[in-house]
Amino acid sequence: MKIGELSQRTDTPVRMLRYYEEQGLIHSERLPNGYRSYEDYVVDRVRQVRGLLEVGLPTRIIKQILPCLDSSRAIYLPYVTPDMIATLEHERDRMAEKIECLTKNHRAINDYLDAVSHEIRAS
DNA sequence: ATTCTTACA
DNA sequence: TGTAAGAA
Repeated sequence: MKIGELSQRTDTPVRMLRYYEEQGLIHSERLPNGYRSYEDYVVDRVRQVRGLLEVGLPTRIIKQILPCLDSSRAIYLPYVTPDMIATLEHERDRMAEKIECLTKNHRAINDYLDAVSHEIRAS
């Protein structure tokens, strides 16, 4: 598929798609006319990258740990280094903090909504 | 009509 | 990240 379709399927700006490629996060081939051509798996790849980005991971870290997260459950020995483990543990803990924060605010909003609905019912 | 590269208020 | 320009 070409960049336009990938953009639609991943709800990602074409600009960002080219940027991710520049950062080595996704791969593409070239058509005879110079247009980028993507394999289907790139769709999931982009979604995963965006997910990591949303949690706040910088592209350089993503590029570094993506091979370890790739759906294939095989363990990549070249990446099992002390610093790789440290990086993964650090990001994992950061995510846990994010989840805590989200859970807390989710409850707050939910409780407020409940209070409002009860108030409406009472009035 | 689509995509490409480069550059920047 | 968005957007513009000029070319393919």
